[in-house]
Amino acid sequence: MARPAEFDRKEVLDKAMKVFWRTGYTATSVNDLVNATNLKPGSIYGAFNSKRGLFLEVIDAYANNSLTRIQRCMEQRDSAVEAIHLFFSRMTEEVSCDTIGKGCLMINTLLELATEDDEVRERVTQYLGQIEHHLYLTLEKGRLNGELQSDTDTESLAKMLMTGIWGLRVLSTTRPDPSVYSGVVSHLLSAIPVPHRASVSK
Amino acid sequence: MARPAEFDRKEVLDKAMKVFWRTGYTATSVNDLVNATNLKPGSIYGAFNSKRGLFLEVIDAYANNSLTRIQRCMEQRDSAVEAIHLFFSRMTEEVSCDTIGKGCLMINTLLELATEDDEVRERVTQYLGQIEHHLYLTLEKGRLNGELQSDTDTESLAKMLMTGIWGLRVLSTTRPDPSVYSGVVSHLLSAIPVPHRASVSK
DNA sequence: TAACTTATTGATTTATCATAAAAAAAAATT
DNA sequence: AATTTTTTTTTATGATAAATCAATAAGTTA
Repeated sequence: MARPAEFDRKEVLDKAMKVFWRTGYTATSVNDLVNATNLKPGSIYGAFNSKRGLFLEVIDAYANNSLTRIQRCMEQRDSAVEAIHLFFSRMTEEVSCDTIGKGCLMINTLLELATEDDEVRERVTQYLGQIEHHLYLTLEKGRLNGELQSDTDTESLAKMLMTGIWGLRVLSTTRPDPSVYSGVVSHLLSAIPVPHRASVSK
Repeated sequence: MARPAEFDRKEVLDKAMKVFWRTGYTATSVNDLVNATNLKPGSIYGAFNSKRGLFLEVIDAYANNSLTRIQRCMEQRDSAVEAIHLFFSRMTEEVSCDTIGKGCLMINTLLELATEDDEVRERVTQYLGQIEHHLYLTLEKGRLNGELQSDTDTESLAKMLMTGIWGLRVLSTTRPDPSVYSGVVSHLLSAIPVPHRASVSK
C-alpha cells in the first residue's frame, strides 16, 4: 500500500451532494463537481469511476442519513400518534429553512430520472419504501395500542402520509411563506383516525 | 406577409411536450426535438427563438389544458364535496394510466428548474396557485352550504389538497400497483371535515 | 409577372460535455 | 536511498450540446 488519498471521502460526498441537490443530476457538469470538491477530474474518476458513480454514492449517503433521522424520531415517543406528529413537525422546521427551495434530493432524483434510469428508480423507491415501512410499523403499533381506530387500514394510511411528505416537499420548492406549513400539516394529520369523537386535534 | 409555416404549431407543441415530459428540460436535446417534431433546427429557432422559448410555450399549453380540466370538473357537481371527490377520482384514473411514471410536467419542471430559473418557477407556481384557487372556491362554497364544518380553514385545506395532488403525482412516478391509489385518496379525503359524525365517507 | 417576405434546409460554428491517458509528485516499503 | 505504488495534476480526446448561417424554396402582394 502507498500514498493514501488526501481528500476525505465524506466531505467530498457532502460537497457533491450540495451541487446535485441544487441543480439536479443532468444539469451538474463534472466541471461543477471539480469546482465544488476541489478535486481534479482524474481524482474524481479514480475514486468514483464516473459522474454517475459519484451520484449513486451521494444518493446512498443521503438516504442513509434520512433513514436514521426518521428512525430516531419514531423511537423518541412512546405514543405512535405523537411520534408521527413529532416527525411532521421536524419536517416542517426543515422545509421552513429551505429558503432556496431545493426540496428533497430523493424526490428530485425520482422525478428527474425515473422514466429513463431503472437502476436509479429502483434505489430511490426502495429507500422510500423503507421510510414508509417505518411509518407503517408505528401506525400498526398505535392501532394495537388503541390509539387508532381498530379497523384502520394502516398500510394505506402509511402510504397516504408518504404522499403528504412528498407534497410538502413539492410545496417547499414553491418557496411559500413558512407559516402555511402548520395549517397544511394539521389538516393532513387530521386524517389519522383516532377513536371516538375529537376527530380534529390541534 | 408571406409564406405561411407548413407545420401546425399545436401539433409541434404537443410532440415537444411529450419529449420534455418524459425526459425533462435539460436532458432533452434540440436534436431530440428535431426528431420528435420533424422540424429542422432552423425552423424551431425561427418559430420559438430557442429551446427555452419552445419549452415555455409547452409549459403554458400544458397549464391551460389542466386548468380547463379542473374547471370543468368543479362545475359538474352541485355538491362541493362531491366535486372534489370527482376530481380526485379523475386523477386516480389518470395516474393509473401513467405506466411509465412520467408524472406531471408542472411538478417535474418545478423540481428540476425552480432553484435556478426564477422565471420558470414563477410561471409554474402561478399556475399551481390557480388550481389551488379553484379548490378553495369550491371548498368555501361547501362551507357556506353547510357541507363542511363552518369553522373549517378552507385556505389551509385547499393547500393540503394541493399537497395531496402533488404527493399522488410523485407516487405515480414510483410506478406502484394502481390499486393503491384508491386507499390513499380515501384516507386523504377523510381529512375534509364534514359536519357531525360520519367522519369517514366512502 | 415581378418584387418582396418569410419558411425551410442542411451544413457549420463554437462551446461544453464526460471521460481517458499521460506526466508529475508524494508517500510507503524495501 | 532506491523502488514501488498510488494519488494528483495536467492535457487531450471524441462526442454532443445549442445555436447560426447562407442558400433555396414558396408563398403574398403590387
